Amino acid sequence: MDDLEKYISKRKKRSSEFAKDFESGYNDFKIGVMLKQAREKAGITQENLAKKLHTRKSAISRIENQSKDIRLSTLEKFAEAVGRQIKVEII
Amino acid sequence: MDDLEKYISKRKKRSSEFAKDFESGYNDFKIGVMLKQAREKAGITQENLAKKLHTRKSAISRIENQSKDIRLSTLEKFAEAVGRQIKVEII
DNA sequence: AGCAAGGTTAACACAATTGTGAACATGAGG
DNA sequence: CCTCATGTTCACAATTGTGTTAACCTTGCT
Repeated sequence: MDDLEKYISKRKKRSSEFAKDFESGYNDFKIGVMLKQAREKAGITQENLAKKLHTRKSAISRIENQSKDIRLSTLEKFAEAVGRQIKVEII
Repeated sequence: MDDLEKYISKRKKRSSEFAKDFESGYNDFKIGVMLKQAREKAGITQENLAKKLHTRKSAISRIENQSKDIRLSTLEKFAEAVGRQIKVEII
């Protein structure tokens, strides 16, 4: 939450699908993509997010890239740290 | 998926909020309530559900009552076994 | 070239969920 | 009363997510 403004503008320049939305039914390993996009949209680095969550950037990268399953609590903490919220439905 | 018909009718007689819906943002330990209601609405016993998921009825009861956290994969398997589907959004 | 920031991956330890079996409680029905 | 079906809770084993550290890669900047 420090030098995020310039980070957003930098990202916007070369990220074509930056305004994408994430409202969809996802499962398993696609969750990581949602979370990564949410983090990038918030303009937060993995390291800053890791500090907010009292963990390390490697854990963030693992969740975003190679995590096939995740706990609901982790999902919620991650979302909250990037200024979002999790919504779970049984449809 | 055997003697469920009579079970449904039995349930309907004394369950007042049987037609309740579950579309809401829930977190942590409220998930168990959603899952329990979804199972009862499907007219499936914990034991039958356990067989579908290759586990035991004690595990089902634990999830529905005293689970404060749960894996996304467990959530999805549970929902699918009661004929529903999980939808996760980042709002 | 060197350096720093951001990100990825691997290995290990730890903590938490989940599997499993047993015991117990309750209500329906014979 | 007894039995069966359903559900709850406990304890322990097993599986798996997460924390942590370290090494490596790329890109941008001086």
